[in-house]
Amino acid sequence: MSKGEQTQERIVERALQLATRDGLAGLTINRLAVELGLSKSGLFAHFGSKEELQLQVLRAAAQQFQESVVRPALTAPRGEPRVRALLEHWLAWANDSTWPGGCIFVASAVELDDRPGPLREYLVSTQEAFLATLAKVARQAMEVSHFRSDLDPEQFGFDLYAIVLGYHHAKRLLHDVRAEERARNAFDRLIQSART
Amino acid sequence: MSKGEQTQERIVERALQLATRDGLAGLTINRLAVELGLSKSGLFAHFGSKEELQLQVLRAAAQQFQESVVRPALTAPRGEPRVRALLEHWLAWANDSTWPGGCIFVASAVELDDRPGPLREYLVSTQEAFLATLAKVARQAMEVSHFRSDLDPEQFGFDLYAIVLGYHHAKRLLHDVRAEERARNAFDRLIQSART
DNA sequence: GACAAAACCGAACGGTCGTATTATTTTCTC
DNA sequence: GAGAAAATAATACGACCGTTCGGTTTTGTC
Repeated sequence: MSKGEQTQERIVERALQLATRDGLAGLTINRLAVELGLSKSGLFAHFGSKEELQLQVLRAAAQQFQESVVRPALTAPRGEPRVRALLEHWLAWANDSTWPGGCIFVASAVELDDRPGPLREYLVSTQEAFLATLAKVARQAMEVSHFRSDLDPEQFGFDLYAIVLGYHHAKRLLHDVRAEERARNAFDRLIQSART
Repeated sequence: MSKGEQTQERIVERALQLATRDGLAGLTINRLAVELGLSKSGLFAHFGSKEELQLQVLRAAAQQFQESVVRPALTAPRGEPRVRALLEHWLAWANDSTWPGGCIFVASAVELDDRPGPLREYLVSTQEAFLATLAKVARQAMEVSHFRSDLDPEQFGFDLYAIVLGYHHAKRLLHDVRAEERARNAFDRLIQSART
């Protein structure tokens, strides 16, 4: 890996952390450069535009989410255990101290939902793909008869996603110490209603 | 009402609309002034600081939420009908075309969750108060035996809030045309599990 | 209708933003 | 290790930011 690629990776990694706190729009090239001991123009040259930097931040986040949440969960046996593993890794991701400002996707979702453009398009594609994964995992649980055969797997994906959004809200905004407990209760109720 | 108060109200109203799209931080005094046909300094003089303007925006939003969602819902009979009315008005609020960028509270929650200060404090207080209202309405439903006596009303509030967050996400980011259907399904499942 | 108070405006300040240009240093290749 | 290529830096630009200040217009009161 060349020097430039190394630097670029360092920049994106730090930018990702900052973006969880300040949002993608809240990122500023100067602050980022100062934090990393680079010059503003030197950092800028790596991307050519702020939007390209933001896009790479989203890409890096998607990749890390895949590796931290989706892939480990897929090592659990199909069916309910895999669904449960998904929740566990997902909650851990939302709680990961690497992200001082919480989940970048939650932050970006609100930030980008009214701003057409490549950033929004990319974010939407990742979220749709993840929702498809959720539905797929639910469908597998139906196939192994952990879940009832008339379950709507897409609805299950919506329900699960909503729980994590609720968790994020209770934990990060309200600092509710029982947020995780609430999320787990909601999850148990969801699983209960999905069982055969 | 004096001229100044009238103007101030006009400003806050418009600012509230803009803030749903661009966030509280995305508000700019100049853009706001141009839209309203005022001078930047003339508008500024009404508030003395940008933060005070933002605070008044949140205050206005809380008041309107109370009048559009909470108060009408309280006219429904206690118990399940009132819970259902709450959802209806809440969904309508999240969908209200007055807010081009969706619910201001969802937007502010993500924006402020890492920024200590009076804005965050005020938002948290409104959300806690609303969650308390949700729990109270659930408790009433227990008292009239619509809901089981061992229900956890705070958990019910969490669950309901999560559903609306999921709805907001599906609708605004993903443009899922079935978002409302998903939210209603989730709500029905919640009610089902809460019944006696 | 005078006169104080309130409302509003124009201009300017110091800062920060993203970006472009030009130059310098570092890295890589033969 | 020379020389091309890549990486980084210095500087500057125009735009916009929140805020201040001094002056002008409008409003409300006796």
